[in-house]
Amino acid sequence: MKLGQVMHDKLFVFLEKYLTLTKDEKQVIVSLDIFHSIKKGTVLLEEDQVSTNSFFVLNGCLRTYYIIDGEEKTTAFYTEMEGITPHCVMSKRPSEYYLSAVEDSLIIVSNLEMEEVINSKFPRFEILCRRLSEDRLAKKQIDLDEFKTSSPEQRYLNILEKRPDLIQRVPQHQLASYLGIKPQSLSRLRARILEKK
Amino acid sequence: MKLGQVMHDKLFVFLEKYLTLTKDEKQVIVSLDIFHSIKKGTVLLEEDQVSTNSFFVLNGCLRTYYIIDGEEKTTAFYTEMEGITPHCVMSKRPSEYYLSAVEDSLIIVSNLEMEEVINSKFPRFEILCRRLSEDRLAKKQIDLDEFKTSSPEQRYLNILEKRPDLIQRVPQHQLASYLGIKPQSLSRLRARILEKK
DNA sequence: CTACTTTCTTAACTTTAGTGAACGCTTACA
DNA sequence: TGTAAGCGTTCACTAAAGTTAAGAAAGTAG
Repeated sequence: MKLGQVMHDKLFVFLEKYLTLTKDEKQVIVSLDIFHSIKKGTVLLEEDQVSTNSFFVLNGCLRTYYIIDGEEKTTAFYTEMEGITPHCVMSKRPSEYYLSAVEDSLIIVSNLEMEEVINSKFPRFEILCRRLSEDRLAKKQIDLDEFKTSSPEQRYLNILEKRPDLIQRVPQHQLASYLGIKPQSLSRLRARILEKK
Repeated sequence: MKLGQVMHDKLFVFLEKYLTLTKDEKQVIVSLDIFHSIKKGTVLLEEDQVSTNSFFVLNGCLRTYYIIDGEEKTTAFYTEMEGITPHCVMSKRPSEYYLSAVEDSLIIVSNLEMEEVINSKFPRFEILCRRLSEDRLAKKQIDLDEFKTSSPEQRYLNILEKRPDLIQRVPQHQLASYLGIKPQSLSRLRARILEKK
């Protein structure tokens, strides 16, 4: 489904944080028909699937999760202006995790062939991708560091401060898993925090 | 300190996993004098420092750590053929963590200006950097996922299997911190595992 | 070599997370 | 509309990590 100018603009405001684009370059990107609207619950990537698709969230929320011993383990949420290149795209091996929509979402789906097309018509795209990827890497490292250096309670308080929207829009059991604990522990932890105040 | 052909070769074997290089291109890289030998304990990056240096380990072991409430929190170890671009290089803001040598090490130090030089003489370097960065990002995501989805005991068993060298070459209290627990808990955990067998 | 510091381990006790079960509450759907 | 399934919370109990303290072992400096 093609979407309007608003979505295009939203994308370019984001991309131009990394590299200023000409009208022609923007046209190359728009011409690829990469904008999609998906329903809550849509699975974009399954375990064991080999996909070459990368995703970018314009609106809504996606999550990645593993199924380990029959249990869902949510490892990441992606919301507005965040992108994901699943590990399987790089490794060209079957995916170890799932990617699905927590809410109805507006996303961009690109794949390796499209990137080839863009890179050939628009060589500076390589620079854009490098900067984007380096930026994401640095952020991911910070995420990992924060997780390692804090307790579940601190992690919850951290989310409460930095991504309070998540607590509203995401089911508690997914949030618990994301914090590295069980839903029961999250309930308890929240009660504990309320008590302290 | 300049080092011999062996080190150069080691680097190129690594880089050519991502992009085949010509003799001239290799010469551009070698001419930059980026090889360094450092002593155990050398601090390469300090908290609050703004550095533009990236590092690559040819031999030895580096670690990143935070000091939180006066306590060291080790978040990563980098050994042979692993590279680090500290967050502060990307954000151009003061570093939140330290980087230092766990052992005497042979490393490559590069900075943003050098990358400019290489990129201008050798445009395909941009592609190399992108691939390297995307690959590192995917690995970092897997690291984070593994940490989130496992208990300290599972993490220890995982290290025992995948990076057994770390257990030998790294002090226990740094390893404990890396696993997200206190040194006392690591001692106990190891005793528990031995008992089970 | 000795004195000092750092590292590692053990122990007792406290705090927190995991587990299994039960209870309302909402949602889905037959 | 009634039944079932799923979700969030609470509880009692178990298991594991944090905390504090002490002592043994290893490494370092004078």
